Amino acid sequence: MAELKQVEIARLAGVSQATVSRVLKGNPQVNEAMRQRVLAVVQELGYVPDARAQSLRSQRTRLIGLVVHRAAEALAGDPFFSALIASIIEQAGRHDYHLCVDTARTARSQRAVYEELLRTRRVDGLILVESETRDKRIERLSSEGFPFVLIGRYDPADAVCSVDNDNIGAAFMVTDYLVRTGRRRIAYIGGPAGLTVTRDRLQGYRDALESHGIGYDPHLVAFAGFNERSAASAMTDLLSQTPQPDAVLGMDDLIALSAMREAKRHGVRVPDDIAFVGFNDSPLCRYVEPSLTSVAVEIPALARKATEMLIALIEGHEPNPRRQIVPARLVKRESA
Amino acid sequence: MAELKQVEIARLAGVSQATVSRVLKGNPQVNEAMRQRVLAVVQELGYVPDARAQSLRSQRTRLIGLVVHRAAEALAGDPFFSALIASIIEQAGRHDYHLCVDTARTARSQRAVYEELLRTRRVDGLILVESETRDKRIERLSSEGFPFVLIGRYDPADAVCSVDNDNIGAAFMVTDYLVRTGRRRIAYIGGPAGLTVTRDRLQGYRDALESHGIGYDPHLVAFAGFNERSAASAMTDLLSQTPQPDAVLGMDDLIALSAMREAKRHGVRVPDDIAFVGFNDSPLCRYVEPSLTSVAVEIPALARKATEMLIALIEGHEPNPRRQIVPARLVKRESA
DNA sequence: GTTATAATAGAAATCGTATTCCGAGGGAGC
DNA sequence: GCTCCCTCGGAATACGATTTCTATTATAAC
Repeated sequence: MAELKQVEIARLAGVSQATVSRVLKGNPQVNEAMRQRVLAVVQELGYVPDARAQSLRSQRTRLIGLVVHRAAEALAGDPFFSALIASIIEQAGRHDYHLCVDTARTARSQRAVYEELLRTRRVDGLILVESETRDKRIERLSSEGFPFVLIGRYDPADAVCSVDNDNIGAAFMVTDYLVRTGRRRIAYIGGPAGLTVTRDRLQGYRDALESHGIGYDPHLVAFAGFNERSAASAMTDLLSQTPQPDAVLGMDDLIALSAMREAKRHGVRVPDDIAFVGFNDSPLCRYVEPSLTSVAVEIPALARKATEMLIALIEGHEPNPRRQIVPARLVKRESA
Repeated sequence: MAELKQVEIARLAGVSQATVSRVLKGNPQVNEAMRQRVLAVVQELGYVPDARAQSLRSQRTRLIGLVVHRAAEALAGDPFFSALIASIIEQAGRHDYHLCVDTARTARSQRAVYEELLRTRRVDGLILVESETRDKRIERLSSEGFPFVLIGRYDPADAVCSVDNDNIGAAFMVTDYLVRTGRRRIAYIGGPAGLTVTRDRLQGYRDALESHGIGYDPHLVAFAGFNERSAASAMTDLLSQTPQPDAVLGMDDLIALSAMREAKRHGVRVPDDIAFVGFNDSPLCRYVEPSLTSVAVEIPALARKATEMLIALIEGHEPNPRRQIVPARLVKRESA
């Protein structure tokens, strides 16, 4: 057990170390009898090559990086990331890649984390999430030629490899649904205003209103941070308006739920007085009362495509197409 | 940018590569003037050492492994793991370690994953969760002398390094609380029966009943898998008993919530007819109605201690003590 | 002035695997 | 029987940083 490297295997099998390596890498330039002999010894001793040495030699760590821009507390409540992480892991595993997750809350630590992962070559590529309109990370990574895939959107569309939900389309669909079910004063509570996803869903919302000839009222739009209080206080503000909104579209389930809970505290009946809709169709939606109507984003599909694309990039194949859209669907429940 | 290795830095600074390395590693055996000269070049070019080469040379990857025994779907709904993962990442980052997360659902894939992480030396150590009574992983890792820390419990207590909530104590406390608030037929719905945590909480529950002279009724105890349905159907069974239970202690929030929802479907009033209590105090608890009373487990503290302990082990310091207990506290809400 | 001692920097070996380059050997073709 | 070609396996090297060993110089002590 002590010494278990290729050269030991080679010694025991009576061949050179190079041959052991060739056998293990499936190099065809090796005689069948010899291959068997080597494999027998490998099996017997349960030898597995050292990943650290492989990394140095091949210049590949077989590690994919994912950086989440949240503090631990904020991550805990958000089912989106757990699902995303798990799906990426599963998919990466199929190609013998592993996932390295990091968190970075502040802008400074973000820079540091990306810098480190990139420069130290600790990971072979990155999956980016929560993109902003002018995203420094993206410009940086692009100019360095580092392999990465964005889950989200970036202009121009073909500048980077990306996978995205159809955010504009989904927000359009759900807003359209609200209008068709009789709602007229529909509010939108987004996440942080800089995020592309906040803007895209706002866009779909506006487009849908326009398509029905409903004027866009900026007083019905608010932005919340990733904490419960800000969505709740946005809801309080909305309730103080006259007339009150009759529907609220939250940028994600947590925002919608916080808003809905706040509304109920104010004695609002859901969905009679106000309808609520969220995004992500998290398990949460089914536990609350009334259960929350939500736009189901296909997180596993998103993760799968992003991972596939990234691995292709890492291994030198140009992905085609460079941008993929995953459709979303509305899951109707009691709240709208 | 093309060539950015120590030897380049050395050339530009007019020193040997060894000196560059010494400067970067903070080796005191180097003249101040030379140190400055090297640092200037390093700064100027933004050189950072290659983690792959460091890994091979130092036999350390500075990577910690965590394997979650869940499928993606099951992970998504469970706030425990997101919180745990995020907290481990934060703590590891303070020591310049990163986290590599893997999932493995089946026993076979579990074996394969651990085998791979261990044998390939891809990670320097492991954090284990969801331990079972006779856990093969633990025996294996122990006998190989591989650094690992268990979040959970294993007999005998000093056999392995571990961090744990006071599960027995917490279950005792909450059961005691239920009895004191007038409940007499208290049910317990555990997770998978093989898990230590399922058993420990059951133990605390039994101890508390006994301390009040209440007989232990096996019909009031059920075990659920990590999916909503099994907890719900366990609840249905409990409701068919006469007399019905007047309180339910769920082994985690998801189990408690699924059971509570099922009970409400059957027209049970909560907490008047039946009280519900969960474990983990996840964000979920505050969104449901009635809000769920839950035992708050200090996940960040758990993660912090486990990570500290593991890094100590990796770096050759024997942690003392080898077992740490993190207290839990009851968060009272509407459901009990 | 000479030797002992410390301080410092360079040369070289090392970590474990992948791969390039060569030489040896065998078979085919004439 | 000879040449040519092809196959196969071994030796050597590269990957990029760390560390041991060694050589040089400066300094101190006498």
